[in-house]
Amino acid sequence: MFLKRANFSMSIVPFIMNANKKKKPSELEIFRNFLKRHGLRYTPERETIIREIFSTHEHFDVDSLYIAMRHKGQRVSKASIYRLIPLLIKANLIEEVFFDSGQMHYEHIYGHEHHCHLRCQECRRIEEFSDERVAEIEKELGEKFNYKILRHKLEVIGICSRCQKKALDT
Amino acid sequence: MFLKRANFSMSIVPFIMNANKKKKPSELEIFRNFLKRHGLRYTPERETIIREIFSTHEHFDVDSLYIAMRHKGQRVSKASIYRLIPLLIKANLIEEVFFDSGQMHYEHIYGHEHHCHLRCQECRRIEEFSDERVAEIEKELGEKFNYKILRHKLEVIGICSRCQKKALDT
DNA sequence: AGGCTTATTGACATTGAATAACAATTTCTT
DNA sequence: AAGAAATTGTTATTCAATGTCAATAAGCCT
Repeated sequence: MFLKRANFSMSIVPFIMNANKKKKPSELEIFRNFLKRHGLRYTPERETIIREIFSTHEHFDVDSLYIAMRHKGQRVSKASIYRLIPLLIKANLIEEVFFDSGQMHYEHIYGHEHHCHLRCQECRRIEEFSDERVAEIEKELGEKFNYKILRHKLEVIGICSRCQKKALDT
Repeated sequence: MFLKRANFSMSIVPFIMNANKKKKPSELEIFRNFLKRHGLRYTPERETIIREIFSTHEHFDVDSLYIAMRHKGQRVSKASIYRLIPLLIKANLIEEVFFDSGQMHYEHIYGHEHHCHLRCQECRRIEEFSDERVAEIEKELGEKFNYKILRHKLEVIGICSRCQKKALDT
């Protein structure tokens, strides 16, 4: 019984779903579209930066992104990165995640489930998590205060197990 | 029955509670104590700044606090404010609440239930709320990732009803 | 109370992220 | 292919936040 159902869902259902869904467009396609809608231009510099950002699913800040690109021999000016970021945010491809050590940190969100961050105050390690309760809270807040909710940021700050142990040693 | 209970809880219980509880110390008392424990000094400048911060239950940033104090004829240098803030944070009297428009914003937390913020992206209006589900999430996270949880920040961002209406007019 | 140690202050200088200005270049439309 | 306008990198600028330092003052000790 269970096997049959599992079998069914693993073979027929995806087929049906695919029949109704278009292929998911890439970040670059999304962004080209965004640029066109806003009368902006697609340039090699922008493409290079976007490819770098989306080559991993890591948090980044402008400076480390710039350094990483230089190490790979890809030369774009920092100004171009700074100028691109607000566009990527407007296009819903990245978002600010937190401000730490004097600079804003971002991550890409397109194609990833929204998640929140648990951060270690000592070593700055980051764990990602998601919890459907936050979405509930969001929804209730929107109704209560008459807001159109756009997004949320939940940061939980603590001390990771390693740093707790370290603290004991000293 | 219900009336009697209500009556009881409104007369005897607070009396008992008061008998076991000391008067809640003021922010200044807390801070003096903190300074003493750390071999630091209590100065008129620090007192002035703290009085200003705790005179209202408002969010603040260094610049507007400085301006407000100057308008009242209280002259302390900005440097002293910047130097005081980390101490107030360590003493658990204030905390960072969000980074916006290029500067960090703080609020005082001593004597206030922890709460989170719903912010309007357009007019920067802020609503405060609290929800016990966040505490639950926190607790579960600590257990799951083996973190000692210190605090959390939940920011919900949206468009308030006024700004939604404004958007329709244009 | 007075003296001594050392934290604190304010003024000024510095850092560093983020933004602005601008001339040269490139994209994209017609 | 040409022209309008956006984009680029360079350079300069802004501004929050921090560091430096000499003068001052808090707080401890006798």
